[in-house]
Amino acid sequence: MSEDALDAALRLVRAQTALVRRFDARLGGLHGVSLADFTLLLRLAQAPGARMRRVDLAEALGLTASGVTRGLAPLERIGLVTREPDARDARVAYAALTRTGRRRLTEMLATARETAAEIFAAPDWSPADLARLTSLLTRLGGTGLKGA
Amino acid sequence: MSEDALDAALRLVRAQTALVRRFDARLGGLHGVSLADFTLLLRLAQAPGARMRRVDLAEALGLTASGVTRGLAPLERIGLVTREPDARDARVAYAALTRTGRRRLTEMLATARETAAEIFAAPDWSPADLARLTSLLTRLGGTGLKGA
DNA sequence: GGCATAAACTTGAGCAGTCAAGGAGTCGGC
DNA sequence: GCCGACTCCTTGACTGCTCAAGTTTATGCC
Repeated sequence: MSEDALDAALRLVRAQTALVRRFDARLGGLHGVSLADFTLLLRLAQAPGARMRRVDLAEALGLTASGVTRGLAPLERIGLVTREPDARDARVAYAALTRTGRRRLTEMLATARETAAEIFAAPDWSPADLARLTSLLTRLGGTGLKGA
Repeated sequence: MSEDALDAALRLVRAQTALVRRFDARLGGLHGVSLADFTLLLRLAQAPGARMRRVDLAEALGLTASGVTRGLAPLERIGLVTREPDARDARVAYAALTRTGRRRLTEMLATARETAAEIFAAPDWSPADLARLTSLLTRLGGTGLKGA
């Protein structure tokens, strides 16, 4: 029944806000970044050479190009990311992780993993539950950190 | 492994933004409201007497009190919701669905259900999948439209 | 070469939410 | 009956995104 589908969708939305709040609190408190900042850095780190075109970053994060510009700005200011031009195409400005960016990210990653582990902690969550959730979410078009 | 937990969390966040965009487009196009507006109205409709204290509404929606104030304002302006004082306690201002609000909501509800049905359509999604997803999300603290 | 079209990015305006502070009202202790 | 502490709600300042418009550069066609 479509009522159930709507219920699922609404629950998903609700679950997300709770989850984001939790990550933001942890990451903000310990490292001074938001979850959005963290995911951005993480994507960058996963790219070959730890650099990406802003357009591709937007696509990967599910943001608009302008969202990326705005999100990157403060990270550039605090030196976690730099802007690199493309030799071939003067239109593109790569965003690249700096050495400090990389270092800081590994610290954040530890925090993020802890937080995630707390959220999905036993006994409520078994590894099988987690796998099922991931697989269901993947069908929804979400691209996680392990690829499509 | 905590990497899997983080992956699940990130996928959930990503899935939500896609989902919200889809609902916003449909609801906005047909009824001029956002998904946030719609959920607000829906909660109201489910409350006894189709009215709630703003504080409780905030709690139910996972927002702050000020978020509710701001979200309610435009809905009051367009006459879907009214503000009602409490006879006993002058601090509380109920938000109540108007007659038009109720009528408009049933139209929106149809659209929302359709949209949800499309998102969770067969053959990708079986009713069992949907039930599993809902049950997993519920553990995450999300309160759906069918109660805790 | 020169021009139209398109791509990558930035910028201004606006919207939806947050937090922190404050106004107004209630309630328990005395 | 009054004071202090608490609750409900709103407001101002800010953040993080969106969309629409504009700039700059590349590319294909002739």
